[in-house]
Amino acid sequence: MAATPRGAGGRPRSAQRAAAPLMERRADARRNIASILDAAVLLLSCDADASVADIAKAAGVGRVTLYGHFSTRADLVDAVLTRTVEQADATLDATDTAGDPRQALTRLVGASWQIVHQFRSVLQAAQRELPAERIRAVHDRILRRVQTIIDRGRQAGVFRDDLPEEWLVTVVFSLMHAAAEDSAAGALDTDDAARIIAATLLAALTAPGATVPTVNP
Amino acid sequence: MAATPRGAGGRPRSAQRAAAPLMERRADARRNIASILDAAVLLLSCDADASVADIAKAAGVGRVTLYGHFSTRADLVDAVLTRTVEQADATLDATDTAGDPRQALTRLVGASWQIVHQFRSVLQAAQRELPAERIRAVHDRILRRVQTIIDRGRQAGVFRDDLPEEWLVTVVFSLMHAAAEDSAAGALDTDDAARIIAATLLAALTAPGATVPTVNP
DNA sequence: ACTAACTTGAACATGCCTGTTCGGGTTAAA
DNA sequence: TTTAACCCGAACAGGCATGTTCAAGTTAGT
Repeated sequence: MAATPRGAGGRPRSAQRAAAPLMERRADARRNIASILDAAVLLLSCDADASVADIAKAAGVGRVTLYGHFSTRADLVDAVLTRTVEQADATLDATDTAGDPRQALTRLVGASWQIVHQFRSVLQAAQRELPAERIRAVHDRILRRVQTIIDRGRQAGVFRDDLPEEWLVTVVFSLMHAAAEDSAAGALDTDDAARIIAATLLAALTAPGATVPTVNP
Repeated sequence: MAATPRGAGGRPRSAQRAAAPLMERRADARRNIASILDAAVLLLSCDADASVADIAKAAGVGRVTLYGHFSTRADLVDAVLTRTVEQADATLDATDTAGDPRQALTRLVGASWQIVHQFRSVLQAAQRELPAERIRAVHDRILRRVQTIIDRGRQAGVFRDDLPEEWLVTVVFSLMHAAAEDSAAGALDTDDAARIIAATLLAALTAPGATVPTVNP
């Protein structure tokens, strides 16, 4: 279902699509998809259960058209999530994760913070409407990134080895999201958040008996 | 509205209630309220958006009766939240929070863990259906408990002083909830969770330059 | 026995959201 | 100009949840 978008009239189209010149025939479609996704991100960022009708209206597009591209609400949310995560992943690709694991983590937090903070509510919507396993799968690459750094830190002896690695990863994500909530509620200075998160995480990841490092901006 | 429960027939009753013997006239009502609350906790613990109808059925009570006591769904959720928090508060009252702040925190985490773990989903439901300010108000006493310990720790020089206190409190709650989620998802050993949370928190609350303490069971 | 307090299932009114269908546009390639 | 591919608003169908109302019990005090 998700893979067979159809026009409002209900004509089939995937088969004929093979011809080369047709690929450019209607670039509008892709433009529409883009605006829908944009609008969806925008609305879902404010209200995790904005209706499909609202999203269509905000996208300046008919509800029917929307359903033409995303045959179900879950499809739409999934697409939004995927795009968001992909963007995030691209941003994170530009972040240097080599060198001292502590500094690498600090840099990663700095880069991630903006994203998490911005798309907090989208993630929330996805979490509520998509199967948990799907969320996991989409997050996999980002998750692995954190895991790698933690791993390196453990082997280098600068991160603690006495707790399950999975848990440490959870701690990283959990604090980011908590900060995002607090920031949205006005209880935490948004501009200072990255520093605060990093400082907390570095301490949390330090092994008992070791000395907590200071953060460098 | 919330303060004027009425029978299904719609007869007024609050005024006549003043007479002494009438207080015991119908203890069923209170028994019913109790079963409703019990059932609500039970269902909401599994599914944060169980319907009122489901809850009534699980309580072995007519839907109308339920609406007689809680005139709206929000009312019910609020009552459930209040009762849960009150129970939690009572449990926490029995916990010794004197002495070394680090040990006090460890004990508090141990006592809280069971509660958070058990009522995770209830909290989630409340968070979604009640105004944020109300949640704050209800949580106030528990929150203050944590805050007090952190405060004492800071003054004693064993907890960090370089981050906002509000944030440190957030960290405590955030890690508890994250652990509850992980535990529910099977990614974290429930019996070991309290220790892991405490170990993480102690490290996170340690000041840069200081040495991370080891946990004692 | 009488009655007030309380309970009940059935049924109704509303409202909101999802997903579909219809009939009629628009645009650009052929 | 024809036509395929796409777009639109309006309107319908169905579901599910919240509250309300009704007419008929039940139970415990008096």
